[in-house]
Amino acid sequence: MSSDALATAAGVKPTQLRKDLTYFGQWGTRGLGYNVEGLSRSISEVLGMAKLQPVILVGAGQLGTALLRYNGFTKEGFEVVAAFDSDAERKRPRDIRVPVLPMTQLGDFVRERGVKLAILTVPGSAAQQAANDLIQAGVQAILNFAPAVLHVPERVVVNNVDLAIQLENLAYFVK
Amino acid sequence: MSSDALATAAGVKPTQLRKDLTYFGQWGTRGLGYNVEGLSRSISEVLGMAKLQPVILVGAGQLGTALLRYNGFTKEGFEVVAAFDSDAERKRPRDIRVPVLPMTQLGDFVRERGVKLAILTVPGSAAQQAANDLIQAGVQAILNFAPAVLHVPERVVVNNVDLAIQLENLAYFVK
DNA sequence: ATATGTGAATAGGTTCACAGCC
DNA sequence: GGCTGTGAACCTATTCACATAT
Repeated sequence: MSSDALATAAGVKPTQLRKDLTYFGQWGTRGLGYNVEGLSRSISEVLGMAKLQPVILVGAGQLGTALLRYNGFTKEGFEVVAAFDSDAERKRPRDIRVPVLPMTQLGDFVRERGVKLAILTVPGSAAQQAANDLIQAGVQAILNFAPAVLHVPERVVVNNVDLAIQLENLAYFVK
Repeated sequence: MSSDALATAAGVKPTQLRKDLTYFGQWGTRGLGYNVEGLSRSISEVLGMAKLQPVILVGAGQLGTALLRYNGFTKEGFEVVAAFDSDAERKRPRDIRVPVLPMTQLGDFVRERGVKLAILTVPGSAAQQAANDLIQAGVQAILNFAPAVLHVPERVVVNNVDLAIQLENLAYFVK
């Protein structure tokens, strides 16, 4: 398949796609294009997704439980292995399979299972403290849904997903 | 308050904050800093958030209903006024106040209420069709949670929030 | 003939350094 | 003296143009 076809599918320009791919190697054949199967496998490896990544979720409130139900992650090589909440006993929908544990168990769990990724869905006011706990335990990357700026050491990576900001961004463009 | 203090709170550098603000005007006082209240109001106006924006949600599945419960939007000047689903009658948690209507009513609703913003939480396979319906009805901006590349006319703005991609992004950085 | 890989050109965004105002 | 506003310098990312490989 040509970079042109792949780019159309991905919603980018062909040159962009080629340039990006070459940062990690040469996976195409000149005059022919890319072998989709091989390319797909190579990308998975580069992205560190070859093996199933265990993920924990902190903050099993509205948004948190919604994400626990959502299984779009599994398909992409992630498995939410446990959730943590300051009120682990609160009644929650029974169709949630992931165990909800008290925050006190977070440290041991992360260390024992070697968890490196965490999803943070606590209220903004609790976010920094929760992040500290996660980092202390050894988590290396946080997907933060809380509306708060997290201050973390250099080695820890944070990705912010603020839904309100996303809407504000759009609101600016509508007339 | 100084740009330095504001920048620390926002997690950016002071010069960045000042440069960004001046794209829309001069809101500070040299030697003094910014008036927080006035600045806040000005930004709201520039972003088009001065008045409550009605928003609709399309796709009341797991993620969709979770977002309906989430009220982080209201606080930022948005109100989800209705949800639409191909199966509007399906049983849903009763604590959801927003009416869930059938897709057939989407066009009329959008036109009557003058809705400009939509949140799209349908499965990837249904996303393009749903987007077409929205645009047809007059929606100008879409916050897309579906894992799909939407093809839309120039005048329509799309913001993609792909949770799996966010995690992949982080996975690349953990070792 | 066709499509990749890539140096060069261009565009876009961030940081610096300091003039201007309080 | 203190802090904003901003042109210039710098850095990063995208696009172009074409040499290179099948």
